[in-house]
Amino acid sequence: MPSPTRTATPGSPAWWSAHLPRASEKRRGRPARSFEQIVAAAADLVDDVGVSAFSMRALAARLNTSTATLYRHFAGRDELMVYVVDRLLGEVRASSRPRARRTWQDAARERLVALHDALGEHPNVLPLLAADVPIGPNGLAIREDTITMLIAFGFSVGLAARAYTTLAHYVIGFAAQQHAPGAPGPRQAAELRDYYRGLDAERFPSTVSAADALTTVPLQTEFLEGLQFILDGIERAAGRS
Amino acid sequence: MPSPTRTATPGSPAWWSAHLPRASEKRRGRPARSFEQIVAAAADLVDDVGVSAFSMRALAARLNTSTATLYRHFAGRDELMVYVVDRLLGEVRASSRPRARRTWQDAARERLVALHDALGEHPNVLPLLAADVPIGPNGLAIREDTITMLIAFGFSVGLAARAYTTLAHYVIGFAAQQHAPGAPGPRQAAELRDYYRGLDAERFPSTVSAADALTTVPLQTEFLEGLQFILDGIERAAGRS
DNA sequence: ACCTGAACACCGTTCAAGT
DNA sequence: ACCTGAACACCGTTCAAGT
Repeated sequence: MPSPTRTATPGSPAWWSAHLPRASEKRRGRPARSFEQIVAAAADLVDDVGVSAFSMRALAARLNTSTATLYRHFAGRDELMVYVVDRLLGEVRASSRPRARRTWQDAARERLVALHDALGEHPNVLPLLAADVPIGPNGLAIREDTITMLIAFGFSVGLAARAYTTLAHYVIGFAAQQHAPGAPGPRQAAELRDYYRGLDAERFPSTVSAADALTTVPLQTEFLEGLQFILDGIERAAGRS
Repeated sequence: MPSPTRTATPGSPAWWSAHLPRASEKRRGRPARSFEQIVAAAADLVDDVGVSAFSMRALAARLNTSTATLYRHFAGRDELMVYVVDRLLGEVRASSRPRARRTWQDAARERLVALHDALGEHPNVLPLLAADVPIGPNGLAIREDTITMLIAFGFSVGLAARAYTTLAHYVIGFAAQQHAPGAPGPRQAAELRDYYRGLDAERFPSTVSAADALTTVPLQTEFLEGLQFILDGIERAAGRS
């Protein structure tokens, strides 16, 4: 009962095909509550201690149960992590209600900045998100909504799809890299700046002189600039077709 | 002797500050050979079995030694992985000798495509690369060379730094996401296409109709398109300043 | 001086045994 | 029917003991 298909790896298209009904439909009685409770507790635990320190034993302890009980609801740790990722994407959707915008760039920027911000709330989950194309129910919904928006602004289906893929790669890749070490606070930026400054000026002249520019641009600003580069590029591609 | 600073986390600026001499200078006698041999064997093992299946025990077995011997050369698994990443970046540098180009876009595109291609040769190392700004000797050299090139083409130091950061984020983030699941072959793309096609057309109309566009664009093409978006955006920013 | 077997304190996962 | 203690086969890391 825990898992209809034992063979498919959790998070893959084949796996989600078998699990979509389970995740989207309300499950009756106590099992459904357990399911959500466990995923919620797992998400909290990942937020608190990170992916590598997360353990089934620690999760069981938090829930005052045994690890064997967890395996009655989930095929294993990997499957549980897939649900943790989709839960995060569900939070992303809930936290941002995009309004109508005049231009596609404004509409796209609003959504992608909201996505980036929401991802930053759960830095410890980001490595999981970057490791696979998220195609759970909430990942699907975000993709669907954004592509629909682009088509409504006159994009061809093909360009809308390619634009979305590029933008999603950028946002997730950027967030995963920026929030990875732990705290992305200014302390780390200053540390990195001093490191660049202290390098051998003979071997690394450009890096030494660019030490400030490489480190003191606020993350949000850098993210917005890169995003604007991509939006402008897409605009150009849309104009040509 | 293994590690001058026990406190700094491997790969951080503080850690590299203490280890740069060690990594860049030729170390005398057998220890140097052991050091390189261990890193090379570790890189091979990660290539073969992936980051999560990599273990100090398996590495020791491959080298016909014991785990305790590994700890005489490295502070631990994390430190070893940092060297594996920098070794990959060393391979990237060795495999591409950029030639003189007429435009900055051509020069930048050549370098970043070469980086992307080289990263694709070691998909199992990519999760490690995405998790931290790579500031080891080879990461530094790649950053230095590219920023120097941009400055030579007339970029301000500031714009060169921001352009490099954005481009590096894009290439690494894209590669990490594309090569993550395992084999990125067309089989997986077809599986994902069928998954999108088979979704409920009422709830996901755009995704269903974009199923082909979302999955059948070759990875290399998609990468190049996104890269071009960013290059065009940077070009515009350069023109304005 | 250099190396290692064996230990310590953990993992993910499973299952016989309980209620 | 549901749950769990205890086990199995692993980890990363350390250290007393060997050569």
